[in-house]
Amino acid sequence: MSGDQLHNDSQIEADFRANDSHKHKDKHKDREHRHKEHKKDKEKDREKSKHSNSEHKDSSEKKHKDKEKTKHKDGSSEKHKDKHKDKDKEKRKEEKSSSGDIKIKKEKENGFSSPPRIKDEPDDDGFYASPKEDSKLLKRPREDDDADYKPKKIKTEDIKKAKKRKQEEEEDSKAKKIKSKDKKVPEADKRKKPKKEEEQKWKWWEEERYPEGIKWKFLEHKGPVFAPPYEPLPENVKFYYDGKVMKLSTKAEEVATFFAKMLDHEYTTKEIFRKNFFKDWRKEMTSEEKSTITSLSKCDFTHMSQYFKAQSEARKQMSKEEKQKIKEENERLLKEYGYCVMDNHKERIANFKIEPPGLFRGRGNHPKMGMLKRRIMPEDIIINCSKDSKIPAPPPGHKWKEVRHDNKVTWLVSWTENIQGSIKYIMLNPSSRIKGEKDWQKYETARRLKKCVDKIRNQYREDWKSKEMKVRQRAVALYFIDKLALRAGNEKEEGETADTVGCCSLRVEHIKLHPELDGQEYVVEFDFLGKDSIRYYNKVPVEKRVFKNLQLFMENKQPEDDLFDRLNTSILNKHLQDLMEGLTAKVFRTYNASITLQQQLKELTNPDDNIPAKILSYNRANRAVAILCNHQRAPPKTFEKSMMNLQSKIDAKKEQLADARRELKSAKADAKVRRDEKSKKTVESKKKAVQRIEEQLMKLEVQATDREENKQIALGTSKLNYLDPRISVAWCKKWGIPIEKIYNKTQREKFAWAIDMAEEDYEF
DNA sequence: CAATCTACTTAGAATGGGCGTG
DNA sequence: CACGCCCATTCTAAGTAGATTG
Repeated sequence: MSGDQLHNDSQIEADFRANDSHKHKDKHKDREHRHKEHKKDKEKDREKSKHSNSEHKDSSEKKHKDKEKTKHKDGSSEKHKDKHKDKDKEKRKEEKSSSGDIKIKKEKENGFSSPPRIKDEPDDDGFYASPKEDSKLLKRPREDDDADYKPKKIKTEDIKKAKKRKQEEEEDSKAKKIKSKDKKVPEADKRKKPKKEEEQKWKWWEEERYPEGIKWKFLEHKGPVFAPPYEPLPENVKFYYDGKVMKLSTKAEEVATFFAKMLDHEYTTKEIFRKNFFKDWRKEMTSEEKSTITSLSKCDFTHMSQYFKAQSEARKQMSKEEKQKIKEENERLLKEYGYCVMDNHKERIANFKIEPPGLFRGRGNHPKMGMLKRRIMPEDIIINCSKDSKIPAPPPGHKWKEVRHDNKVTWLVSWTENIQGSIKYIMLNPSSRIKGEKDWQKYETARRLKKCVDKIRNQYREDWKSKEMKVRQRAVALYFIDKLALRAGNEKEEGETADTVGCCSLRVEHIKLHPELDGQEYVVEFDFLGKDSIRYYNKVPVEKRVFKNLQLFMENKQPEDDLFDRLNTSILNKHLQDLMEGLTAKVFRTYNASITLQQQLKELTNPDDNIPAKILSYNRANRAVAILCNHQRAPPKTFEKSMMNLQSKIDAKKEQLADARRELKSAKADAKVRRDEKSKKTVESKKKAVQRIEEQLMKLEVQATDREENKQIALGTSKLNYLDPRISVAWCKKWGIPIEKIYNKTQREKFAWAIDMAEEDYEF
């Protein structure tokens, strides 16, 4: 069998190469002997320090901390405030000119800090509360309600006006104080588990923002949940080496199970994966095991694999009660560890579970795939929380690596991962204030770009003519980022990650120039692997100057040389910062995505369409963005089949329609002859039936179209990260589409701010 | 200025649970 | 009333960007 496996290896490799990434595959070989000799030593050093980390880390971390402290003392927060004010003024000016509306300024009452008191956020019940909670209807009463204990400045006027004002505020980076409106009486003290009461959701977007840099005032949480300990296999599950049963030590067995669990995954056939796995596995073996097990291909994990399959099968077959029990246990865990208290509010944590040990699964052609991701212990964990909070207790017999109190960051827990040596964090859910504010801000930055994008475009057109090479390269790169929504393209450490690129890191080999192609002039053909090793392939006609510049940049270069050799993301972003405050390369992606959605919605929505057809239009607009951003997915494994199923449903429906029409016809004929009430009624009901079936058919057909068009395109990423949700909300309001048709529960939670504040006339 | 470190957003795949259906 | 399918959720890798260091 070992021979077979090897054979398969090479075959699969070869297929892979032929299929999608052609030349990319060989890149590593080529690149290794690329003018990087000098780099190598450094890399080695880096490697060393990375792996011997802890002492180094400790000292540097301390330094870091000390610095923070002094910074804090020397009144840098004051500085922040001032800066903030300035920004504020500017913004207000901008707004005035753009929207002639009267501004009603709300003074802040008492700064941003409310007394230390927990308003309970809706937990379980609240979280799953019906969507009507989001609706505007509740709005006014809430505002009124809180009047008695929370000062607010809005006079009760018509809701619409209030809304308008809110929109202005939102643009104002410093929102004025409107206090949230809880129906109930405030609780006087901090409490772990606030009573559940009939509750409104906290509208953080109506509150004052913290000065830049400060992320919270109070933070308390229970720490992370660790991966369950390893449970050794039952005696009867065997591992075979070279055809003979072999009992493995617990540690070696655990790592072996990681591999066994992935046995039918393509990964385990890849040479790099196998090599890395075997190397790391051997580190976990006893010396006898090490001397016996010398070749991975002689290892037989199939019995183990079968065992795990049987286990997961058994899990599916479990009785309702057992499943219920597991569910309840999960809920308990979520309730206890899934929330924290940040500044008087209970907020959901995104990933409170520590990543369990396993084999590293990199994307694409990752040089580290198959390496062992080690088990994270409390001793690896840094806890971040308030000084005056109840500090989470480490598991019995353990201690934390460190507990710190840094309110300039948003994370609750961090640890250093052993594959890349990077830091992982536990942070809050997207529905939290801290994430939501940032998200909102992101779209506001993109909207500011909208105001000056013409100027910037003219500027880079000018720069194509610059005497300075650096400026020309910058201008061409920016043109690509703007026109094609490319990512910035930071440099990456060679050999540490898959070989992927973005705009600034494009190499000569990634583009082809065609002075003429298919009747178009000056066509650039892009072909490279981007983030997550997703292929970007596109043929784009460009302006002549761009084309000439590209020719110039490529002169006397090897295929593996950088296209923009005088440019990197840092240079580019510095330039962008000069053009507009807060502008970076990624803002263009956000801007172009959102503006495209808005345009497409305008273009594609047909007022006469029914709801499903309008939603198809929405999805098409969304799709245009996903295509722009190159958000792809592997066509679902069951795609063809599910398409066939749908088609047969459509056929059946068509037949049903034909039948119904026949029946209607005969009923009509019948009615003509008989001329009585009863037969007339029959005609009516048959008519209705036909109509109903027509509608159903139409719905199915729309669904089929949508699905077909979506085969390889992922809409989720753009919807979640690039499209200003207020555009979608406004569209829904304008056309009377229930928001639930566009956003699921999670998305509605994430975009609660937008759902609450956007009116149908919202303009991105 | 380059290398390194840190914090945060963005990303597709895997998983799991609920729901419609035959 | 099991079954398969589909979508939401979970998971964690892979980016961006800015700060820090040397």
